[in-house]
Amino acid sequence: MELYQLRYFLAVAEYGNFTKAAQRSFISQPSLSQQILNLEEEFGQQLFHRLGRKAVLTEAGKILVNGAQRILSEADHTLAALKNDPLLGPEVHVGAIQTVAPFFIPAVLAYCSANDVRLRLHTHEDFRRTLIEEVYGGKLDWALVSMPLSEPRLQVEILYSEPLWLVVGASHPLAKAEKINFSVLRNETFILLGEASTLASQIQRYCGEADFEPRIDHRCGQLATVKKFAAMGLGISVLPQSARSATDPEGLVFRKFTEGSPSRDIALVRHPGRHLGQGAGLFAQIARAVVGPDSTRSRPPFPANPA
Amino acid sequence: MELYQLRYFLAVAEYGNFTKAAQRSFISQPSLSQQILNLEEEFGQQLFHRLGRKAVLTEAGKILVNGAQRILSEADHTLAALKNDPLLGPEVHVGAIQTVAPFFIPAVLAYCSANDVRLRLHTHEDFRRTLIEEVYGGKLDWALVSMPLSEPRLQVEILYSEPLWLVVGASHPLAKAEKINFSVLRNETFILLGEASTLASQIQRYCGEADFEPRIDHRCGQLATVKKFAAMGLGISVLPQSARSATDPEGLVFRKFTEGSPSRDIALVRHPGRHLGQGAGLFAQIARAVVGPDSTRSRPPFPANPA
DNA sequence: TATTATCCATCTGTTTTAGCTATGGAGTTA
DNA sequence: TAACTCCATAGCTAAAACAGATGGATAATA
Repeated sequence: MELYQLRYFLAVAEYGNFTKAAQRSFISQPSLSQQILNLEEEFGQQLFHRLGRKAVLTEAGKILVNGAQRILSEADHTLAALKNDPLLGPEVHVGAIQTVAPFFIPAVLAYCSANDVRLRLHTHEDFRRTLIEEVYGGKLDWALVSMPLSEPRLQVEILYSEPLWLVVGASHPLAKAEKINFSVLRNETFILLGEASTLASQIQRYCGEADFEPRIDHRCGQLATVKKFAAMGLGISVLPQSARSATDPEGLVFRKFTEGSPSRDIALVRHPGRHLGQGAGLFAQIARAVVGPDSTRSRPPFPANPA
Repeated sequence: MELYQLRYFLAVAEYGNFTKAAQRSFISQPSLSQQILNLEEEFGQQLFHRLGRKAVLTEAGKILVNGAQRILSEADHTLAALKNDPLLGPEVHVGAIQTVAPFFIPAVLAYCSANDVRLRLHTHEDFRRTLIEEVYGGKLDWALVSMPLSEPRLQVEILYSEPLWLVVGASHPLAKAEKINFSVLRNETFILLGEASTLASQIQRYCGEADFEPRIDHRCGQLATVKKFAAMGLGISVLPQSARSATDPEGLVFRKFTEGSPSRDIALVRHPGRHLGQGAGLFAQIARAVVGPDSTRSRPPFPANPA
């Protein structure tokens, strides 16, 4: 039983006549007869009474009419869904690390609503390693992660570069220091994200370049906790400029580095084997647009203070 | 899009692997690949992300999974219905003339319940001409009509022959007459069924053979009216012996003809082009059994007095 | 009744296509 | 680097869908 056979069958059932049904099906009458006979042989049931003048459905034929209509109806719906659904809601699955997701994703959504772009955006905030695995596993169209990234099998496009700032409580001496570089952080207590955090690793790398091992007293699971601890004076941290928010706790101070200007690159990553669908392509375009027309892409791409 | 392609597609979706899906589908891997590519070309949509390790559904692929499952599910249900339904309820459409239906059909149903035969019997009581048209039109498996019948294109099997009896009211002279033949009816008033009735025509034929034209004062639409009128003494009638019933009106007398023994043959008629399904075959067997093991089939086949 | 028209099945040849084997490229693992 | 896995491509075979011609049976018409 195949769909084309069911279409032929319904044509005969409709016209009660093999010859006319064949014409309407754009095949010859013998071909249509043969397919009906094939169906009858497969079912072990005669489907039509061949009376002289017309073909009349048998009981089995009546059953098959209902079934065939339902089957073909489902097929039509499915076909329509395949044609229309991607147009109605181009979907994209995007993963982003904790220090990027809360700032970049809202900017993308704002761009969409401002420019009347319809995009069903699914996001997944997680550690870089998990996101990369999901890119390999086919669960994500894009991952927004920090560089450097040594995954030669993946396509990597650096979206922008953002400066890292010192974050301390207002009462901390460094809140008003003139000179800020990594060397002055040598004896400070660090508040960092978890060990899987790429930002934390990067900060430790900067410390290493400044020839010291940071003393890490606090490992936090989320940015808000880092900020709160810093505001309370439990230690210092280093965060991207874009992490600054109007909802930050009272007494939290962001200070630009006066030397060294540490920064990090954020890249858009995809698997080359993954089909670049409409939604995925759209997201990439919007991401580049949100980053700004500035082709150097060397400054914070979205409003540092969204409020 | 064809059903076999959808089966292949679902296999790939299930295993995430073209090679294994091909094995489970009992075809070679290139054949399966080709069919998936055909589907993708037809839809204008990629269905799988071909990542190195595994094949992962695209958004379009996910839509098709749902659709394909529904389509194939409908196909399975339809197939099951075609296999099971005819077994659960073998159906048959039978037409019978007015003088046969009220006696023969109950006998068939009684036989079914007595012998635990499951048969979905649809009956249609109507004039012979209408029944024959419906046999040609494919609406009936069988028609139970009286002979003679000149329809060379139909298959005719004489089921039984039943005597015709004189029917009069108890107060009528003929209720006690010694000699009863058609000649003594010459001056009687006849109560007959409508002009389309074959029994009425047959009675007129018998009258003609006895060399007189019957005086027909009453044309009735149904047997009960004929009996009632006869019981009231409005005239005489001639009915098959099997028409005798326990519920007949008071004072109705059935008299056997002492000469000539008029009778009529009842035949089972079918269209040779009509498929003889399980139900239709069953009905014919039962009809023959009800008529009785008596191969001569020359006597009333079912209880003359069902009560 | 004879004739013509209609309708479906069968026969035969053609074309399409599903399917197979062999192969190669890309990616993955050892 | 080498062995291995996975999918796509190429060339071929075989099955089957399809078309045209024909015939038998039935139905409409003269």
